[in-house]
Amino acid sequence: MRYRRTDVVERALEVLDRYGLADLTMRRLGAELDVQPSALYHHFANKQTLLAAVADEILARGQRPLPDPADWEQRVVAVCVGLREAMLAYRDGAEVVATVHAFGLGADGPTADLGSTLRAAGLGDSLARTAARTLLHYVFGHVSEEQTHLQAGSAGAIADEPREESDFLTGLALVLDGIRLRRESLAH
Amino acid sequence: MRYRRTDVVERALEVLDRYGLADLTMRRLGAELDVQPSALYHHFANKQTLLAAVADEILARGQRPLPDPADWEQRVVAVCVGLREAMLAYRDGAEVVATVHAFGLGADGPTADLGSTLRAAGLGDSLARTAARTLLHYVFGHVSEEQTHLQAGSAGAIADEPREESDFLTGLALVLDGIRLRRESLAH
DNA sequence: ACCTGAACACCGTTCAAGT
DNA sequence: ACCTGAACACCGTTCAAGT
Repeated sequence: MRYRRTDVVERALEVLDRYGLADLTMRRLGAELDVQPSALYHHFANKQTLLAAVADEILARGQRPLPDPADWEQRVVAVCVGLREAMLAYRDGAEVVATVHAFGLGADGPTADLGSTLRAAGLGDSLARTAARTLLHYVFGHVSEEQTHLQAGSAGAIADEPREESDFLTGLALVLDGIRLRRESLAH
Repeated sequence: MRYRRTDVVERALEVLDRYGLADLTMRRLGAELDVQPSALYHHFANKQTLLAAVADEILARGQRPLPDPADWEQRVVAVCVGLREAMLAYRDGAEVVATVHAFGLGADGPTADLGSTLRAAGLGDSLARTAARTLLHYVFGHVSEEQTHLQAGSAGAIADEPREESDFLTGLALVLDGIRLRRESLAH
């Protein structure tokens, strides 16, 4: 069989979701595609690049149209909630996206969304950037932890998801309150 | 030579700081101590446990006495700034501490400090926990990113540290503002 | 363009046996 | 108590060669 870049990413997503990030190896993925591991290097320069493509695909698949920009706070919440749900949709999704982001590769859609929303809210370039990064760090950190514990509790994990979501929203509201306060003191 | 647990941690810290987390392998550490890799398993059940001990040691060495608890906000800032400095003191320190924390092993001193400070500020158990976790996620996320870029710029990295610190404090102030607002609305 | 086959230089971990 | 030596079951990546 002969594959294209997107076929490899598709299969990588399946391996990730079924066996987890630790088992998403070049050799394992090659075996899954009935191909030598070295064949993957025709499609990706290295594993990091493959992982970046996987992260981008996780976010792309979780994409949902943003609501009307009536309220900048609602918009920020929508972006963060959407980001959380996209990452939760795949096993170890948060770790993959966070790692790739930390490495500086791809997956800059959310950063751009948050940044432009905050600038549109009148936050000033430097503060908007800092606020966007603060929000992202919170989201990545919270969801990574959440997902780790979710998987530790394995099977009956659907039960306590509401508690985790309200926890997520509480922390998010904390950061958002801080941003609003700064915004008001700027506009006053 | 015969070593004790603390000797191994000490040497692991040196290897970490000189060669980075990627090169802190059981085999490499064994070689550094002139010992078979298998000998390390007499001191630690596995690599995770060793890494947890390393993380704890990084935090312990960065420990500085907290200022008088006159102001709960100043106390929170002191804990977070201290945490940042402790992690920055070792190459890849933030990644080590964050990883160990995500895994649920050791390094719960900061969580406890923040939690008790926030409860003492009158925040209520559940909100105090959420706020402490939010702060920690921010600190880990920011410092990890900061340290990655610091090391990417390698040599002349001392130059732009002030900018990074003020950036860190700005984001921290954002979260802190959110916490203060919630606290005031509770006490009102 | 996409893949094979073989190799290089590594990993973490286990376990019987030694002192 | 602490370590050796050997093994098991893996890694990511490179590269000449094939179709």
